[in-house]
Amino acid sequence: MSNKLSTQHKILDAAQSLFAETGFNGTSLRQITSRAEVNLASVNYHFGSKKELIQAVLQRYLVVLMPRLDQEFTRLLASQQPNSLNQVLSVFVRPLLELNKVHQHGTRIFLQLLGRGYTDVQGHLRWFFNHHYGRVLDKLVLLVQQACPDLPASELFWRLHFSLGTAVFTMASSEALAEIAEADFNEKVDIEGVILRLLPYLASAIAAPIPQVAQLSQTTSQTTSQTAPLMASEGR
Amino acid sequence: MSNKLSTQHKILDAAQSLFAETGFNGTSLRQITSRAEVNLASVNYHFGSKKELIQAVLQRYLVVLMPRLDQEFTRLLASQQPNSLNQVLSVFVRPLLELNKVHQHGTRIFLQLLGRGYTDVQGHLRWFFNHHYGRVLDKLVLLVQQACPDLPASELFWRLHFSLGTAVFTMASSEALAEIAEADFNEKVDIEGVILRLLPYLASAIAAPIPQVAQLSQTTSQTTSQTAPLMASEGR
DNA sequence: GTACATTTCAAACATCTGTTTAAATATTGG
DNA sequence: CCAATATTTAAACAGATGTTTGAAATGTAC
Repeated sequence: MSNKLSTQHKILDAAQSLFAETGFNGTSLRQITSRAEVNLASVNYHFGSKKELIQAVLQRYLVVLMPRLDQEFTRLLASQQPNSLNQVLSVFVRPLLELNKVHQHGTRIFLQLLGRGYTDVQGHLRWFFNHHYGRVLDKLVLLVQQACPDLPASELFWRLHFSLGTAVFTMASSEALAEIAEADFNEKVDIEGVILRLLPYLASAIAAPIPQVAQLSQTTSQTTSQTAPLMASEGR
Repeated sequence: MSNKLSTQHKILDAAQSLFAETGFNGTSLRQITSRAEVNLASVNYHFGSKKELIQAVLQRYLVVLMPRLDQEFTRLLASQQPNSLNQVLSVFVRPLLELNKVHQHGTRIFLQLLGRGYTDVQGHLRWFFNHHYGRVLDKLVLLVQQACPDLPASELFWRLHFSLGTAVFTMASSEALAEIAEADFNEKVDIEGVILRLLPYLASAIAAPIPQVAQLSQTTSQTTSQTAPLMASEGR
């Protein structure tokens, strides 16, 4: 076992923080290889292309997180009585925090990367994620549906996406927010603190009372598919 | 009064949709001038630089929206009894929808641009916004504080930022979401529909019950500044 | 209509992008 | 040790980026 890091590892480490800081499009291969102290061509040699490097950076965390989440979801689904929304959302905490074992600040970095992946719309990331982990998310939808039986499917769809947006956006700017919070409130908040503040917020949001539709909403809501996928699949 | 559009106007129109679709970094001046059917150099001639073009695109909406919001906030602050959270959030609806008078699909485009501005972290945009419109946001903080008197200042800070994240992120991907919603639920949703779905979600989220701090949260919360600014100012 | 200012235009600028090449170097297995 | 494979390296590639230039074209005022 060698003590010094492999070139692949050095590239991944340099890439993940740069991607988290300035986005995928905003980070050049030369910045990455410069910080990693490796040759420029080694990225294409080891990963093929920048696109595949991005996926590799995310995979390092996803292969740890997603089976862990899947296991938790399956456990909850197996329980007799339906779970509360708080119970469902709480299962995210441990798996997310365990990403700190993958890498220092792994949780924060991963969530930042997730945010970047959502906004630096690279079609390939959407496809990549949905292809590999779409099934896991379906279980989450089912669990939330059981926790909120009165919530129409379409309303649940929107609220889950609102929540995803909240989480992802918050994490993407968590560093800046934590700094402001510390300056303004003498309150030191780490990534765990942010997650713990986020959960009750999201639980209350998802379970919000349904507004009376006195609006112009054309009531053609057929509610055809009771469990539509959370993400639409797009062409490869 | 000339019927045909000025070069400036054509550039702004082309730029805003491209910026909304592919972000500020993801859009080149050549794409913009090509769609606007003007010469490449005219951007630098009329706006100075790409950076200033971005600010000009946003300004077109901000100069309409922010005074309008400021007026609403001031009106609510002047009322005798404290306003409910729903009342406070509701004042966003009209001013936002009136951006459709500035330009076709103005509301959607502006909110998308706002989302882009938050993630394509160019420091100049944060400074630009805070410098011009920081005062208006302070009033919003005050109103929410009055509506939720039991909410600690630091908790309110976080929840307002969560909410900003939700709104901004949702709008940034509102097109994709609306497409999925239509495909999965036969439900046609425009930007107004999204906003109307967002409000009860946010209201319930911000007013979420405060979790019992059985956590490791060091209870050093001094709550020094009762009305800290929502955004930290950074160097120019 | 001539003088002046404003605006447009094609071309070039220097710099950066991801990727490829082919030679040099390390590493490995027999 | 030697041959074969794996990796690293410097250099060049073709294309895209924002910006600048100086000459044309257009508009405006006297």
